[in-house]
Amino acid sequence: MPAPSQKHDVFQAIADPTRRQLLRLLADKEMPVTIISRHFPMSRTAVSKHLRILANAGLVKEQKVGRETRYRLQPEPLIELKQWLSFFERFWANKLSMLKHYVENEEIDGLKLVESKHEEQEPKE
Amino acid sequence: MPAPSQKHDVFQAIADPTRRQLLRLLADKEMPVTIISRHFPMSRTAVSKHLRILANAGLVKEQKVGRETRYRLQPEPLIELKQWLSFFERFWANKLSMLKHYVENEEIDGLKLVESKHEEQEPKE
DNA sequence: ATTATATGAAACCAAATGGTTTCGTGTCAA
DNA sequence: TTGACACGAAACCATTTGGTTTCATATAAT
Repeated sequence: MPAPSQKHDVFQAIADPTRRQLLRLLADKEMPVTIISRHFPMSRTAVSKHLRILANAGLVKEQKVGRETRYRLQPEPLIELKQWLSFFERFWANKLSMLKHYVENEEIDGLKLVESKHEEQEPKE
Repeated sequence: MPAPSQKHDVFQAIADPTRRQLLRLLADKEMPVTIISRHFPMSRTAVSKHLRILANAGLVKEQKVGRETRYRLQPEPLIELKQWLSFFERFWANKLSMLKHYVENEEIDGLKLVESKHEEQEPKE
């Protein structure tokens, strides 16, 4: 059993906005540290530390190639997040109030909502 | 427009394990601070501060009733998390490796996996 | 062989975080 | 009215966090 020595948990790893941006950046391309750090307003070393935290959480995989270390997304640990979320879905599943958010944000899970005919309405009390 | 003064964002709010436990606890029942704090190995004041952070993130609603303040889950901001996650789903959607996690964790999104007949198989290379 | 590049490690620092104890105040009960 | 209860605010503290700069080392290029 591998047991990836997860010193940092996923929840903490994604708490930082820089790290979330890193995950997006490394989602489809593999990149070396120097190139990565060009996308951020901080030192290479700082970015490197963020990458280490992501790696500890298993969210990113590093591969040494010559003198550079390339990083890429490893999305598997996000499953834990999804599972955690799924617990709460039963609490909003029937809530009209969520609709508001759907509308405000226009898109959810890649699906865009379109105008409906207000078939469901608040009773007029 | 209400604009809930979100000083703390959702990602940071759920980063702490105590706060995640709080959300679960307050998911179905509304509870006053003192009762809530009995579930945690720390002072009432500490729990109170966690509740404030959750409230600032909009994840919990407080209602004053007499001398007590009752808290309850407000799941709406979790939408943001779900949306964030949805971005990454396209990166694991086709990955066999996720299957491993499904099996290991037995359950995903409230659906339990059952034995299949291995209709899909890895080609034998 | 020498120089330039890519990187991590280390030492350091300010600010945020997660906790404590103490105190003041509003509310309920006798 | 006098207490007991529920709570938040404040002051305080240790540790963690997110950043810096400097230095050492491995690899690549000339």
